[in-house]
Amino acid sequence: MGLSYAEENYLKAILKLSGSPDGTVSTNAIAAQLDTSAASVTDMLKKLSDKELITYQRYKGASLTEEGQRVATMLVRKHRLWEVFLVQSLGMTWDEVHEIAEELEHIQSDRLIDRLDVFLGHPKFDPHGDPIPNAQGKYTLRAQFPLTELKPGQEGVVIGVREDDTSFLKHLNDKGLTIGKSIIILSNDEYDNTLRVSVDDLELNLSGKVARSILIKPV
Amino acid sequence: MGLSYAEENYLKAILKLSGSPDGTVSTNAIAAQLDTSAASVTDMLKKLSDKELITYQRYKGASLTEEGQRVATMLVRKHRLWEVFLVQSLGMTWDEVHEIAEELEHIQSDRLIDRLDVFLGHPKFDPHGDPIPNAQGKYTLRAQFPLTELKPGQEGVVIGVREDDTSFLKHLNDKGLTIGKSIIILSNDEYDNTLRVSVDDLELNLSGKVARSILIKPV
DNA sequence: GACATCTTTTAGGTTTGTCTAAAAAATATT
DNA sequence: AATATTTTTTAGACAAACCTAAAAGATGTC
Repeated sequence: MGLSYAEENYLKAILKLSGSPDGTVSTNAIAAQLDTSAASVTDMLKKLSDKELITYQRYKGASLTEEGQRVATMLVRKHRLWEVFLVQSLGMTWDEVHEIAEELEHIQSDRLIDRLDVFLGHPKFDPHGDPIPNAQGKYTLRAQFPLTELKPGQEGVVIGVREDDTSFLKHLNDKGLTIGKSIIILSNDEYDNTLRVSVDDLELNLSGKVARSILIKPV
Repeated sequence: MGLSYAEENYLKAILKLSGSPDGTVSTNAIAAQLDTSAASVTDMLKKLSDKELITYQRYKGASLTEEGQRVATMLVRKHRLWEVFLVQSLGMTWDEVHEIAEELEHIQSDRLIDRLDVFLGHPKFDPHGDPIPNAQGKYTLRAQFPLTELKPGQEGVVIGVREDDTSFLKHLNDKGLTIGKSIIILSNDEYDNTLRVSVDDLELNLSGKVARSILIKPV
């Protein structure tokens, strides 16, 4: 009945990589995502296919079945609820919670997750601004766009990020850029592709790469 | 550096079985505790010995080294802190938390455990009345004795149990016997070895076996 | 359409943790 | 002390999840 950590991680990777709901994902893409060899991926795809969690044909890539999608979405739900707990209850920072949640998401107990959800007050978004699926797998999207869309003089509030890379989040944290902070664009250097912005009355520079990964909503 | 779940479970089993601090534990005892074969235990004892977490000689049993004892004690700390969280914060009952904590105790992050300890207010005892080691591995014992020591007319308060078997805890729960409840001994049938007691103005019978596993302190 | 390249799979091997069956050591019995 | 019994270890195998190297299939280029 229960799946191994490895099986669960493959399902999560496939969900993450399949942009469209039933998009198929290549062996190499999964190998890159999980930092493993293509040969190992092929082995696992066969196993998940036998368990009817994915549909898979040799040389044709894989896609989640309905059941696989359900399992993967519940993993995302668990991951994000634990992240909220770590930040909101334990006072950890958003750059240090991802790896811990990566372990916590594998704890097996539906009842635990339901209680945690209640305890946290049914949060709809995690500390990175990503939506948390409910027990039925449904989640709310929200209007958000990258910081680079704003023009000089305009203002936005940080509601999330596009990556969960620890060093990236730590970088933002060090600059004082966290969820809820208000950012005003001062200038936009088209030539070297950097932004000068104001946060908490402090001015700082952001590279285009970083700015593109910061998600905001208009004020 | 990090240990596998299996290695950690062996260390915990050895700690649990070594009554005296440096008591040695037999291969069969560990096999019974972990519900595995003696051959598997022998394999693992060799590995843990190579890692200098236990001292082990063929046919002579095993005992924890100082480092092994430290690791095992921290696992107990993690297990019991998580149990407090599950009961106190999430409102779960003491009979359902053991198995979940058995998984949670393996999550790797000292910082997480320190924050959890702070969040819970540095609890000294878990929901079953067992002491929680602090970050240095020290813990407080407390005056406690089995319910069977009380004589008719005497009163005691439940502060723990001697087993963590789920069905046993569920049984107590169903009878309304939880931590903090006050029990008065009404009579003691020496012949068939049962007690008649009063809890919350309700009378009930307890077998000698059950009564021996309930730990109380005098009022 | 033939050749080169990239992707994916197969084949064979490793490690971890488990198992059963058989051998060896320790302990108990008479 | 010799024998029987129990405990523990060794030997050999297996499943899960991974690896490298080689083969097979798909794709791109001229």
